[in-house]
Amino acid sequence: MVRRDTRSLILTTSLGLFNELGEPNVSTNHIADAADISPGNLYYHFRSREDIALELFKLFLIRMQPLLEFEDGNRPSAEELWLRLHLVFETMGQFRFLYRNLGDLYARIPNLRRAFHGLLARQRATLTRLISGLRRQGVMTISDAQREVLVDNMLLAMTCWIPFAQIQDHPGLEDGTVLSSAVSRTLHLVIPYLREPEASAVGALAESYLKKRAG
Amino acid sequence: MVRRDTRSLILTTSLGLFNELGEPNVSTNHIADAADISPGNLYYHFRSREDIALELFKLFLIRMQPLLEFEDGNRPSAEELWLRLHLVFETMGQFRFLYRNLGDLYARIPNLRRAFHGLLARQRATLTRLISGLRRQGVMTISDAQREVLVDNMLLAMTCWIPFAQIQDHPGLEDGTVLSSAVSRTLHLVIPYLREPEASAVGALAESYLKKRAG
DNA sequence: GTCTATATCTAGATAGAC
DNA sequence: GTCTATCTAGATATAGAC
Repeated sequence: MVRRDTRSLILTTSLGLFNELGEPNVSTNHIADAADISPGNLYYHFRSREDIALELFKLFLIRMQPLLEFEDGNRPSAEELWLRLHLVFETMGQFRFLYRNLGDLYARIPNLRRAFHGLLARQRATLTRLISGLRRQGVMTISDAQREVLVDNMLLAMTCWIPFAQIQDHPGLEDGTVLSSAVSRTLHLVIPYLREPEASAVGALAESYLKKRAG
Repeated sequence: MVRRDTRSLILTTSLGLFNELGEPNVSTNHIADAADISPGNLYYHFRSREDIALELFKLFLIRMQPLLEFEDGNRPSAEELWLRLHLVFETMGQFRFLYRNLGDLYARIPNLRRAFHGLLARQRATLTRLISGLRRQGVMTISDAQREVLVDNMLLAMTCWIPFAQIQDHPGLEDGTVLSSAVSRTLHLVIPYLREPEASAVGALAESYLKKRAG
């Protein structure tokens, strides 16, 4: 999203302001001001503020798409799992305005709601396939019912880590440890169901990851 | 919160609208209209809309307070744990506007943010004491580091189940199963660290609870 | 305590000149 | 494509009569 044309400029400026202040607290005048263009010009490029939010969501989807794909056959290592999760969380952080207001943003903009709903469904499917795969390979001991709840809890941890962090005095997410602990927290949901030595491996990975980031 | 005076009427009306539509989407005119009073009258009783939100939070705290206390000595049964959690979630549901907008509501109203922050700290302390107690009694096998992460994940599940449910097409929480599955989800976080027969007991409890609610 | 009337402000959005 | 000017709607909040 380099500044090629005015349209891109509006998008990047909006993303920055939305992330920083929350989408509902950013007016079109505010965006135009920050982008050094006139309000009228903004409305030449976008029908409404919702339109901007929708366009940003499309960009978010494009970045997330490849992170949700994986071949069913191969057996991911602990490191690969961690890396994937880290990239997912990082991308979410870059578009964190989408996660700040889970309750209201999607009540206000039905199109955005539908799109987000679809993303959630894809994430759930990916997680379910991942867990099932690990179980099939004998790395994991878990019943079908337990798997449902585990996936649910992972999805919750992935969807809500941003507001959860903001509430606890990490408003900006500038600190890398916030992201680290969110990833670690999510990994820890899986550990109890892993067989040894995988359980210890993932546990050690999460721990070293936290330390490296903190130091 | 019976309708005694106009002040209470404003509070109950506001709570209903805030829960239904989200606090940022409800204007003072809207409240006055729904309460069948004039906008001027509303401002006679409250300085601002934020003032109303703060007052509602106080009422919420009064209901939550007793649910966060427990004697350190006694050993809670699985049923007691479940009941307590259920009551906590039910109370949150009654004031769910406080949880819809975790990101923005507390960025906009600093006083509310501080108050909510305090509540979270108390909840964290209570959970930590609970887990430590269970470990001391030999019911639970868990390291200090694991306990930290577990408490973190439980707090996340308790704080974010409402927006998480709303996103998945449960906008109103009218359906009791939403609350049930949130409670069950949270309980399942604890199960892997419980000794037998407690683990199976809590697992069976969660399952039967879900079924009873669904049927 | 309660109402009506109103002041003030800001936001979203459009029209028309350049 | 971009700007200036402007319209409209809705929100917070206050003043003053009853």
